Amino acid sequence: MEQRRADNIAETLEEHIFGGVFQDGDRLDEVRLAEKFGVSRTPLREAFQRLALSGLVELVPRRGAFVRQPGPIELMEMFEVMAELEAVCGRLAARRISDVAIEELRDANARCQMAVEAKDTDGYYIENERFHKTIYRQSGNSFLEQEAAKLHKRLKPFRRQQLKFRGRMAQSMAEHEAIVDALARGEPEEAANALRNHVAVQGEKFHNLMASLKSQSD
Amino acid sequence: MEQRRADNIAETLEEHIFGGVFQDGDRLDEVRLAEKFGVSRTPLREAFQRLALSGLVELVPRRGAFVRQPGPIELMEMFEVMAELEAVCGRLAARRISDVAIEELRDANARCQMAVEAKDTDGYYIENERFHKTIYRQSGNSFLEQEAAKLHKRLKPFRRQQLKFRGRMAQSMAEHEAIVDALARGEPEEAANALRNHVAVQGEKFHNLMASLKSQSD
DNA sequence: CTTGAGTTTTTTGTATACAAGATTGTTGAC
DNA sequence: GTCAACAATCTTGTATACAAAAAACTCAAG
Repeated sequence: MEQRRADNIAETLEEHIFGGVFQDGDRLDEVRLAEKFGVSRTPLREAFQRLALSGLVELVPRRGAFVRQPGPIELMEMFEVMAELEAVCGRLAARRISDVAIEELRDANARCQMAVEAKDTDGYYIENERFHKTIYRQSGNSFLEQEAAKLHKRLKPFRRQQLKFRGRMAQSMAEHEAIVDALARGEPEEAANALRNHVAVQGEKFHNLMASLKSQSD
Repeated sequence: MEQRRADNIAETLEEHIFGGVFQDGDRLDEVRLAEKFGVSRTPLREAFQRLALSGLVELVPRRGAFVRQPGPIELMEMFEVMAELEAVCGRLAARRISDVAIEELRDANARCQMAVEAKDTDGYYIENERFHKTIYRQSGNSFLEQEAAKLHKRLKPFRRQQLKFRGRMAQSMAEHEAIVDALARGEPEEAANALRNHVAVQGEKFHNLMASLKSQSD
């Protein structure tokens, strides 16, 4: 593998964990990975420390680093928190959002709609992300914005799966319209509820997915 | 200074940053701290990585580690998020809380009241923390519980200052009673609003404190 | 007195060395 | 055949060494 600076190692490992290259419980072998990255153990160990704090890796003293993929329960919990965080962003944004941001949201929605019609899942995904990140920003609270973005990123691999549900993209679009409306009319509670339900439904869809996968293996 | 294992170094540095030993912008000198702790640079650098992710330290490549104390604006934002997180905990807890937990909250409040009457600030502080942590837990979402506890810990040094405001402890007690009532009656929105205002007022008090400190220096 | 090129000194980033704990494998007793 | 104790091996945690980048300093020119 190509040579990398230590700054990027944590990021690359993160991608590998998200991407499913490493399974839950896998031990991250320092020397093997060091060889793979073409560096020594030192920068790898520094990367482990970072990954440990964001919960992707568990550092067991004298035993090593183990990847910690969230289980079904933890994932449901994370989706619930995501829904609530987005609701908070929406409530604050309804009071603080700028006119140009409203336009940005409408633009993102229009491009989303186009992606739906073209059955362009990737395009939909990108515009959907822009839509949500705009709302985070318009909460007017950059700490909240960062926290929301952090959790959004962490849930990314799992959110993607549930987009495949039949009709989900169209339904999601309708929800987006309702959210923009509430924000444009400056209705905090309405925007909050619309966003909470919009994200919560993702958690439910995910739950269904998990259940169906489980019943297949029975 | 006494010898320490690397596991504790990050924690100790964190305490020093919270405790105000290091000021905002201070550079954390690797060799000096290594001497102080009686270890080599390696475990210190690993500790820096951890502190960087929790936002206490900024790691500038090829320049070193600098402590990042949140400024007034960032602190206000953090208090706002804390208020909203507690509100979420309250709303969920109103539906999920157990009878024994209600009793725990009442107990903590009673001990809080005793501390107020005895003008025991430390005692008040401890019971107040127990009160809030119980609500986090009763949200029934352990991911949320952890996130709330993390932010609570981060705001600890700043929350403490505003307890000194005259009459704040008594007012806070009354708010606690209202919160328990709403939870006991199973009223989600009422519990959420009571908690949001309870925490938000801390942010406002903090704002007042900052303003008064600033005017003194004029 | 200020400025700027060149040089010295620090300081960071990474590799390597080494010690101590954990794991695995082997042998012998029952 | 199973289990336990011991030995060999591997892995982590930490110290040290060294290279490269940044900062500080020197000194001369304007």
